Amino acid sequence: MIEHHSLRVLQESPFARRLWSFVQLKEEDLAVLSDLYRRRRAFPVGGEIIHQGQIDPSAFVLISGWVASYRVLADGKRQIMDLHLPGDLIGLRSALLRTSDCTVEPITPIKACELLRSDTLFDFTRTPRLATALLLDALQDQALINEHLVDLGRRSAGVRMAHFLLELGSRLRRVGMATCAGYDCPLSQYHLADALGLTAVHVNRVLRELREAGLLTFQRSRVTYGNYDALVQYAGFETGYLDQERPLVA
Amino acid sequence: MIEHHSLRVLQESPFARRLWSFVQLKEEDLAVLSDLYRRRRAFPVGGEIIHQGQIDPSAFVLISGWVASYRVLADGKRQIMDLHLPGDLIGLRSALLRTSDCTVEPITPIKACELLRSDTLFDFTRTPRLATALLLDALQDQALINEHLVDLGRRSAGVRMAHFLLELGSRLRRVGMATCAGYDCPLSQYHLADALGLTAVHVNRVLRELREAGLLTFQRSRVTYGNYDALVQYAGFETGYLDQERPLVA
DNA sequence: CGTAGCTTTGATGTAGGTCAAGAAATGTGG
DNA sequence: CCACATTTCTTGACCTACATCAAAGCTACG
Repeated sequence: MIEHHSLRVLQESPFARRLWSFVQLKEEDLAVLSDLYRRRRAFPVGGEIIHQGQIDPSAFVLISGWVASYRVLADGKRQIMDLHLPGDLIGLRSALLRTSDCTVEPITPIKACELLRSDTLFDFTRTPRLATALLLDALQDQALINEHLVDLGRRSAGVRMAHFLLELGSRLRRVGMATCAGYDCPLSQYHLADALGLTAVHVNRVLRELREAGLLTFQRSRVTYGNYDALVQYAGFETGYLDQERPLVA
Repeated sequence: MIEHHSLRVLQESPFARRLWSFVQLKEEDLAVLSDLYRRRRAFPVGGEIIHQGQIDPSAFVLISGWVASYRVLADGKRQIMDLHLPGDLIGLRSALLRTSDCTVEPITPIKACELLRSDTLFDFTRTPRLATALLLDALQDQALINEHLVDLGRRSAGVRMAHFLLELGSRLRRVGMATCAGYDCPLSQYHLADALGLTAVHVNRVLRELREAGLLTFQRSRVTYGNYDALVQYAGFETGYLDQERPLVA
């Protein structure tokens, strides 16, 4: 009975699958994960899930839709730190460190399950395997942010854009939301600008250049690769940091 | 006996103290930490501790000296992801994910203790409190990198520099290497440039401007605050993300 | 079917990059 | 303690990638 239960979580939850890929979870761990899914919530576009500065925010596992977490500066400028896709764990840092350094907001209508501090998941001494898996998940998140850092620090606008869209494509493919031809992308050019440290105007020009170079088209909320190999080459894109083949800990 | 042992670790190791601040560690945890310090190594400037792309690198706890971890791009450009100061855990991601996405290199001669995969510290099911502490440490690291991301994406060169040097000062003060007057800083202007996504030439100009504005002096490997309050104001510097007051998990 | 948010484009401005060259520091061997 | 080499710093002249400002055409949705 319990075993059947567990299998279903792995089938239905990309989040559980990801943790599983890090650590060989046991029945009881899967049961804990499975429990989480009973507290689902829906959020519309325009609201906020977590607010910058909020004390003791919840964490969430994103079930469907796209989410952005961003920081707003004193002068009104905005920097998108990260985009979250289905299966992603959102706000673990804010939840455990008990205050949020950024705002988290749906880009599309979303469904997510809320993780409360009282959840067994966070009772780490009782769920050491889950704690380990969360650690590894957080570390892989770091790899993503690191890549973003390199984007902002040392890549030109064109390369930055190409790299960013390729990375998004890879992440989406992992959860079955993209094919090798392209993917649907609800981001506005303002979103891209705020993620890439550019201006919306410049984003537009860069996208045109990529299109005219036959590398990639972003129109009508759809990203279509022109010449994938050339694009990868142009962007200097390496997938290594996205795939985790051989987790270390047992 | 063991208790005496444990207390010594807390006294002598800023790393142990940090983990302790996250999670109420027990005797056995401290013993594990204490054990680590038996395998110390020294590294000179000019070598590499971990190499970009390396498989199965070790992690390290930095005992003394400064370390930079950076990424080198195909065109030779360099982006420093993070600086590591005494007490910092280095390369946890690389070690657990089993491949390094960046090079780690001493800026000054350093001493560090190497953490091997076989160390009890990494046997997370046996040391759940340490696993939790490591998770929290990793999450706080994320906060730092996030701040760096905002620097690169949305702050002007001047503000970026001010913010970065203030942050360094705070981190150094935590381990007793800075006062409210300033601190010794072995970074060259090339280092600053590669950390901040700028050119060494421009770094020089920015430093001059900060000096002429009476905000801060960086000369002869020494950072001296001019007007600390004005500097904090100019940089929009908030210390929140650095201090962890009330850890969540028991 | 109007209005608010996106996208596109042009003209112009500027922060920061590039190139170059001399001055300080710093280190090294004698 | 000094000559010499090497790295680092500093400054000037000039350039370019991206920002800013402005305005017109889309899209979509109430």
